[in-house]
Amino acid sequence: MSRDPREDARPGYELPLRLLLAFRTVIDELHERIAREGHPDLRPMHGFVFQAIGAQGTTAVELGKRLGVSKQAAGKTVEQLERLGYVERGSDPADARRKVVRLTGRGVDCLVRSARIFEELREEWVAQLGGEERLRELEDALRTLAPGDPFRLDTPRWFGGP
Amino acid sequence: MSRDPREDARPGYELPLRLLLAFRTVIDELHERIAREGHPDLRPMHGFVFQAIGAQGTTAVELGKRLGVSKQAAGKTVEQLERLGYVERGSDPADARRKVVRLTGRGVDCLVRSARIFEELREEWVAQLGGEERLRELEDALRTLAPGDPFRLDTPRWFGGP
DNA sequence: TCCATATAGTCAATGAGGTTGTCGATCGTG
DNA sequence: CACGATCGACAACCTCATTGACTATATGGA
Repeated sequence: MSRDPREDARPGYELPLRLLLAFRTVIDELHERIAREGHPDLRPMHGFVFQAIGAQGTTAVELGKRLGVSKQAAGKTVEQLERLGYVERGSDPADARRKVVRLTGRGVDCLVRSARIFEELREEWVAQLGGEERLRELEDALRTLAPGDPFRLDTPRWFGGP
Repeated sequence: MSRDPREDARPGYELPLRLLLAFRTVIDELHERIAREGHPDLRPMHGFVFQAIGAQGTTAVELGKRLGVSKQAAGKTVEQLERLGYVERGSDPADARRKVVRLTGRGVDCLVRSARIFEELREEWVAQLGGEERLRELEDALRTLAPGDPFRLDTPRWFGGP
């Protein structure tokens, strides 16, 4: 028989692996649901790109800075999302060099659905953990361990590495 | 003035972003330390590969299955790690088709150091959270949200996507 | 025993996604 | 007005994955 789990020594790698597994589980669940709602070709990365574009649109250079990639890479990503119908490019009357990238109706629909699904998922986490208070404690603990702004949009580049 | 934080509505996307940020913070810290101890060319992905190879060694096909990539991709990764001196390939006397991949002394050294650094980091998390009990609660909450085996080794492929 | 089939590893071609370098067009400031 | 900075685009290249084809070896059933 094993001892009381509260007495077990827990390996140091458990927490980071659990963090990643929980993140993967959440994101997979999000994309499963959003695929069922009419957006089947979205990748985990695209959510970050949509957030980086924002409601008012942006340019390739600015998008590259937010995502932590070169302007050329950002331009290619925009091109791909344009082919998928999620963004469109227009010219800026105030500056003929700039080409503003904006979300299309389909892109906005995707953002709206993502936000709603995240709220639904949050309610499910509250139920699983046994109360809103538990989820807040979890969030507080994570804030303590990693206090920065959670909106780091340079994540896609981070894992693969150069 | 903002209200008491415990009364604020928290958006549903906060938890997943915090999970990812905490994971990144931990892994970045691990690699910063292990780089200082003589392993500067390791990428976040390589830790997963070492774990997938294991102490007894494995083959390219088996490694590919564990990592969730093709055998060709696994073979190329092995080739790269062989160039860096972390693994070596030998033949299997019982099966002339198989070429067994094993960790070198340098590879084992890397695993040992990783394990020690993870233990050091865990002590620091305990101190930051204000007690072993808090960290156990955090781990328990994460187990509740994502109950599976945390040793999912197919992560490198997960984010980038096909 | 011998042959069919399955498996291990390698080579080649391709694609996605990133990089740097370069260039012309345009803006802003001195 | 001219010069430097900025934006977007094109090209060449790198890394890391993919699939397909091929050889060598193992294995199991007629």
